[in-house]
Amino acid sequence: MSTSTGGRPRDASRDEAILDATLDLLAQVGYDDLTTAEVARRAGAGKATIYRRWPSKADLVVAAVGRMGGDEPTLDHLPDTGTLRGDLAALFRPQTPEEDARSLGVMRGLTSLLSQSSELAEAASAAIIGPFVDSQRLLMERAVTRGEVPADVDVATVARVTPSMTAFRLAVERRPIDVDELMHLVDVVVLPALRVAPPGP
Amino acid sequence: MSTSTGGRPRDASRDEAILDATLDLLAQVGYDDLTTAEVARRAGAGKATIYRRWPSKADLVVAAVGRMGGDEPTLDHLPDTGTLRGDLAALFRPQTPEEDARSLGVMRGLTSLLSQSSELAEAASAAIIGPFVDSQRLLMERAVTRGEVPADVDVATVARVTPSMTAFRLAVERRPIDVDELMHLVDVVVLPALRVAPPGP
Amino acid sequence: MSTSTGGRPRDASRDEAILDATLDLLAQVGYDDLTTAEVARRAGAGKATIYRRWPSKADLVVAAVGRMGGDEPTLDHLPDTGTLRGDLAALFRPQTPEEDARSLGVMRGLTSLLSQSSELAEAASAAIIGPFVDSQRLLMERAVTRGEVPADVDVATVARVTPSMTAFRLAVERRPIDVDELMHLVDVVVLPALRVAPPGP
Amino acid sequence: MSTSTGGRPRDASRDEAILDATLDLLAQVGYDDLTTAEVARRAGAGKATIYRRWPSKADLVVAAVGRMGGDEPTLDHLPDTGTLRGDLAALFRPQTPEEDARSLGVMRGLTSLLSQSSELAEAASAAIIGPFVDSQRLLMERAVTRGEVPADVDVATVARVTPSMTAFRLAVERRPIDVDELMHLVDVVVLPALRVAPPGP
DNA sequence: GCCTAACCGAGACGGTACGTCCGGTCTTTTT
DNA sequence: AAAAAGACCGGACGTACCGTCTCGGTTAGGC
Repeated sequence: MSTSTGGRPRDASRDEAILDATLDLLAQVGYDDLTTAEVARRAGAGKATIYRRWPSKADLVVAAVGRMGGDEPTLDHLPDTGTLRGDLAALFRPQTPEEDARSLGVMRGLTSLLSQSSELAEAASAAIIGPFVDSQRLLMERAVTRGEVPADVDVATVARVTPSMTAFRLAVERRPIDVDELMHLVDVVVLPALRVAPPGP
Repeated sequence: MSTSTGGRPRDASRDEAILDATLDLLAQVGYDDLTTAEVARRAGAGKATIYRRWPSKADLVVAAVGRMGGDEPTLDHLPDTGTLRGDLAALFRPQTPEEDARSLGVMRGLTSLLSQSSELAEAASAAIIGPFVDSQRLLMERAVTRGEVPADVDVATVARVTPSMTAFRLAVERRPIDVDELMHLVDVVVLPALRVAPPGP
Repeated sequence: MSTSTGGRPRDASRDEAILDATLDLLAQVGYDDLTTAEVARRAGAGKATIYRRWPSKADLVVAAVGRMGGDEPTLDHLPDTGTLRGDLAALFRPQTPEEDARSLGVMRGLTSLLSQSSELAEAASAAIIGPFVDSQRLLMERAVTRGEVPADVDVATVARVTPSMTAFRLAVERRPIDVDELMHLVDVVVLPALRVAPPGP
Repeated sequence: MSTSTGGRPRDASRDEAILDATLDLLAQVGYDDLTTAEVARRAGAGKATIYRRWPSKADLVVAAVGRMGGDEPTLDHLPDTGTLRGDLAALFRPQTPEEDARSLGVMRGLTSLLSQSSELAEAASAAIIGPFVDSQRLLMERAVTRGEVPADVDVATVARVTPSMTAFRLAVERRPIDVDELMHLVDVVVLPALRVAPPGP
């Protein structure tokens, strides 16, 4: 009934080692200069082991990036400062430096991968941008509950504004975006769109 | 003034043929699968002729894409409907279908070019996104002059919202964006950020 | 006496199946295109079962070929026609056609095995050529006993002439050699070297 | 009328460099351990340049070996000592040591190549063994002219005896053969087959 | 009659060479 | 001197195969 019984089972630890090596290398040299041979070397794996699992370099990188996504964000793990602006500022504050550096590097390295196919691109962007959008949406919905934001605002759309512009800046214009710029965007675009009065000067 | 004295002058018609072939191929197969050899074949040119004019494949594609951009936009060539919302709606209306199809294909094909270097990426995005941003900024500044928008709004920042999200959708998520979605964005984000009351339902 | 105490004993029938599969495959595709995986598949065996018995592909093939050799030749099993020439002619007459076809295929397939190492090459050639040389030497020594050949001739050297040329033709030039050619060699080289008068025309 | 006019012509000097590197490497490491990448490195060539000329590693090596053949041997370039035995002894004396070492190394390295196809094997053996056979045949025919050898002997067949056994020893048994052994073969097999009395002890 | 150790088929694993492809340069002949 | 044509170097890709290792399961013997 089962597809196959015998044979040595796949070693799940190889997946991990290979995807980790892929992410590290991607962040360091970018997609084009990432070679499967070097991934194999760093993972202590053979090229065949990689190609047995993923049919191409592009699929490998997508899988590696997809694993980055982490858990679904929940309000319990998000900042709670009392005001939406404060919450967003806390969200934008960089995490541990090394974690942040890798995210940025991966994002930068990812760019040229996106040209390969719609599916891959969608998967990749969902894994990276998705949680960022979701976090903002949760914070904004809580602000609605709190009465800080009117209930008739299309929160889902507004929650996409800063993630999109961040991704665009990083992936397309390739200039990093800092917290001050993000907060400027919040004050000039996001809060007005949500009918929240920005703070006085 | 010129350094060269004799010899056969460059044939300017080759530029056109080469750049046209580059754009067509880019829209068809994307940046990675675009080969200089195929560009040369389609243009009836030699590879050396290409590399004499542009130092690399990336520069060639940037030049081809840059040529698409057209002229610096001015108010004279932009719609004037009396309201900012009407102006933007007219701006978003697609051009001739074939022109539009090529734009989309090129945009999609462009993605992986952006990974090559910051300079090229900036040049490319400027050539494509720049005129779109400038057009919106001009329309918004006219709305300020008209008194439709308060003078203290950061128009330059707001003018980047829809172009960024369009580019992000196209280049990263690879889903085309239609006029209705753009107008929804205008109503939900852009106009509120500009303190313009959106139209009633 | 034996070192091991318990455990399941080796299944001797696996040797046979594996070596048979090896010979068949060798004759069909040659040494280079023979893969241990395919041998295992045909023998219904696992690769580990093969490598538990022979340390390498080369050893496997040598063992398979060595098994072909059959028993040490003795005068009892060799033809006795009364003259050396008649004895050699009988020796050269092909065996059953299918047996002969496999011998030829194996011989052809063996060639590149010989490049692996001196030891293996020597073992392989001994297993194949050895009995052929020994048979001729026995026949020639009997001819000496019979007084047909002078006692001072270096029979051991002369016995190597046709086997060497046969092997050379087959393995190096890769043209099969037929009985007529062999007998021509006997008449022109072997018998004169043994001071035996060749037959009249 | 011609197949093609334009384009950069093949650089004949690359053939030479590649084939030389191939021969050197073949003599040093043998056919199996010869890699096209290393040939390219030593020749200062790209792999594509090699594969543009020869469709596979086997063809490359055959071409390299074929070039070794050198010129058709003539009596003018062969030793003349007055007796056939002396001529053969002079022929067997090694050439310049380095030339000889390479010949031997190539011969050894060639073995496993011969399994690839009949054509290649024939070409290779002809290039290497052919001149050796021809030289002996010429010397033997001169001995016939001189009256040293009867005219009714099949010289062409006898001329193949020592080359075949040399090649067999080298390629199959992989033991080098020295001049003393060759002369023993001459005394025991070749001269008797030619009805020439061997020298007294 | 059960325990144990070595066997068995299946196939994943690390490593390494093959032959293909492409970017950017160089070399011909022709214009 | 610029053009078309295409050969050139370098190096990554994805495939194949060797010899090893790891599964689950079977098959003798020793207790």
